[in-house]
Amino acid sequence: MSASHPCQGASWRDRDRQRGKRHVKAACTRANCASLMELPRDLPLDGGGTVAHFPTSAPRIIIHLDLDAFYVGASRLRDPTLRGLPVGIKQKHILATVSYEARALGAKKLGKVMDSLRACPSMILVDGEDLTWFRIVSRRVFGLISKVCGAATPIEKLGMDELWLDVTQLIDGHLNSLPQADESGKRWFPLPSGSSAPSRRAGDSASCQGFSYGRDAVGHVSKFSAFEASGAHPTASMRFVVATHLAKHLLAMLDSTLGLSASAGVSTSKLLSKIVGGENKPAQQTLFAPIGGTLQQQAGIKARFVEAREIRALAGFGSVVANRIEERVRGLSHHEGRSESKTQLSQWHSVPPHAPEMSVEAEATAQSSTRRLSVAQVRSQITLSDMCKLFGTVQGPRLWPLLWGQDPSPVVPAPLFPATISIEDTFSPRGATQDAVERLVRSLLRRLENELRAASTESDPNSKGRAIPQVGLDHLKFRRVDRQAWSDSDYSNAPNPIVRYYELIEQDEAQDGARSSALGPWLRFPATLRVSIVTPASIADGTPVWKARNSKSSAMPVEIFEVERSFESRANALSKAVQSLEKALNPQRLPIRLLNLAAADLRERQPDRGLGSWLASRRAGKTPVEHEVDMASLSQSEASSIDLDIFSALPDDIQRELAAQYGLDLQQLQGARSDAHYSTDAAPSGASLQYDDDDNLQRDVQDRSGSAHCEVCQAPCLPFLLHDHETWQVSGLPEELRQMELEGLARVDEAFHVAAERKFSTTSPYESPVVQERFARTRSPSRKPNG
DNA sequence: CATGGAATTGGT
DNA sequence: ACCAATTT
Repeated sequence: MSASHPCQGASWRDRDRQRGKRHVKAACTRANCASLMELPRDLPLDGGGTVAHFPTSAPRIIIHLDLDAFYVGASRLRDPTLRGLPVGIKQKHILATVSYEARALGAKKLGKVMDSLRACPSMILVDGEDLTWFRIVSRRVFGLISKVCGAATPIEKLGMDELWLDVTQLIDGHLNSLPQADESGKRWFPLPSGSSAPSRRAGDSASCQGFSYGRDAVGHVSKFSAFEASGAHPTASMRFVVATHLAKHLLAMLDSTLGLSASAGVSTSKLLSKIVGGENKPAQQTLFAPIGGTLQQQAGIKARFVEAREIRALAGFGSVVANRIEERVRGLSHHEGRSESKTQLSQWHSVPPHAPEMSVEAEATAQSSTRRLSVAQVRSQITLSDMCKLFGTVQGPRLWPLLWGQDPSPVVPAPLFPATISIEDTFSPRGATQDAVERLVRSLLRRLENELRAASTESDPNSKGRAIPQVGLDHLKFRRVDRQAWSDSDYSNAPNPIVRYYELIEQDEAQDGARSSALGPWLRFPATLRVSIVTPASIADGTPVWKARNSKSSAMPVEIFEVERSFESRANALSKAVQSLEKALNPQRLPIRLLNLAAADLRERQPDRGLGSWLASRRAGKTPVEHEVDMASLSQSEASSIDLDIFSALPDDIQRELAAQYGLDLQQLQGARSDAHYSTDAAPSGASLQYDDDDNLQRDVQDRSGSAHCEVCQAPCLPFLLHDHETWQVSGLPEELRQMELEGLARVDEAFHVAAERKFSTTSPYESPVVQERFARTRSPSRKPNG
């Protein structure tokens, strides 16, 4: 906020006035600069340069990895029968992601379940609301990559399925070691520690981990790349050639070792590598090497690389930033008197699901010509000081260089543990029941154990990689359950898909023994417990608001760390703490629409107990748990080829099913399996999947599968839409809301109706007349939403 | 446009 | 400590 900030300096104010006149022209090489590129005079450059004093003045080498349709790939790992089929990962009533097979048939990522089903009735829906398995697989991916590249290579994670690597040191270190080419002109790139190539025999250790490469880049090369054209220094080129081979090696490792498909981008920054990696998917890689000529020339190449894309293509430009910019630009060109509010926006759903896919470029062009702005358009109208006005003096200067393809941000190594671990759920207008709270408490505790306690299995003594804790996740077991979305007779015209669930087999009371032996000591101790809730409105102030998120925190009860106690008793301790916070948060007992439980402030040592309980434990002869934890890297079983491991962990009938499907010889596979397990710990990695033989359970599942009834209004409802129905439907208001209504809080009511109407327009074919009638009856008469 | 779970960041 | 805003 100081006056000395760059965006408030005189030079920027000048630019603001005489836009376009004070630019410097980047010098232009014959090969890569068709048009003159104008750059802002003071554009901060993100590094790079010639290799005159390699490697210090050389640009960074950044690889971006992106798992293809990650939830699908992970689901196929746990259930190989999904391979080759159209699959949609369902969260509530949308598809978080869809397999490429389903995309080919018209299913849309982030589309509504019903829309994609119409296009692709054969699609198998997989429940994706429980993220446990995806977290496990994500952790394996990270572990594998960091093992291959060594602990010295910074790796930053973005969500569960993307990561960046700064391989500058890795590659320059290799090139500086003067590797010798063999007779065929190939060189060997030795990887720092043992990579995860399956080592079947004892003794073949680090010596042969690596890959060989020739003098040409592999994979796609972006058409924007100046890699070939601009007379880059040979060594500068070779750095990126090697990087493409490394990226290829990483993709191959993910495929062969984990069975996952991924795509990669190679460039000089996080921004550029992520964008270019998206140019060719799935299972492909693309290079963009803006490395020829001077720094200014390189800046010109980068600027041209991004200029035709829509601004949302830039990592960091999300919906809020993009909208605010577009609004500002529209305001600047004020020849249109049209009010820009979003009245007629909702009719864009008319895109047919079978529309042929446009190329990335074509799509960007088409949209920029209609309603989305291109980077170039924004650049020509928005200055740095504009960005500071719009986004503040922190975000503004950070975002602005991205518009020129400049991104100096470093690859920040992912911490071993996240800063917080939280879970949340949403509830119907009745609010969370006590039972639901208890369940949420238990799933938080379970997650804390899974992710913050060590696995009790031995670590791989040979591993020298980054210390990735082997947490206690791999013993989890799932049971596959198929449900018809509804019974055919009810809606004979609608598609009737299978919804496939993988239920975590409860490891509670009955199996406490098994569980505690599978889990080791705590690796981190969350010292803080935070409870956040959203209630419909606060009554205290005069202007009630629909949404109010509040939170309170307290010390995490230390009882939860006492592993010798039963799960239930620890859960009860946690539950008590949650309830007292909840009580303080919500003294009026308003219905809780959203409940979030978070564990924060993760410490390496167990927090001190309160004096009372400390004395109690002294009396009981116990000492607080303290461990020198051997931070294990990935175990052998984790690193070795897991296809067989996973296969053998499957129940017999699934094995048979798979064998039949792929025409495999079951006997031979099982033989091979015993061979493969000659070596080390026999514990198979990966979760195992079990069919439940219990007929009662199956029948119970069937009973619930056909139809469901709204908890609030009792109307029949499609099971997988039940949540939304209960969340948004407007009949049968719970007492609390009805009371507010009577007290004249009409605006709360109205907000409720507006939201509800939006929802209903999308699901109306399946509403019962009863619901619609009640909907009409309870609608606020004063100010009806237009329609 | 919204969807939904989870994390981080920045501001008070 | 709290909480709103933002991204993905």
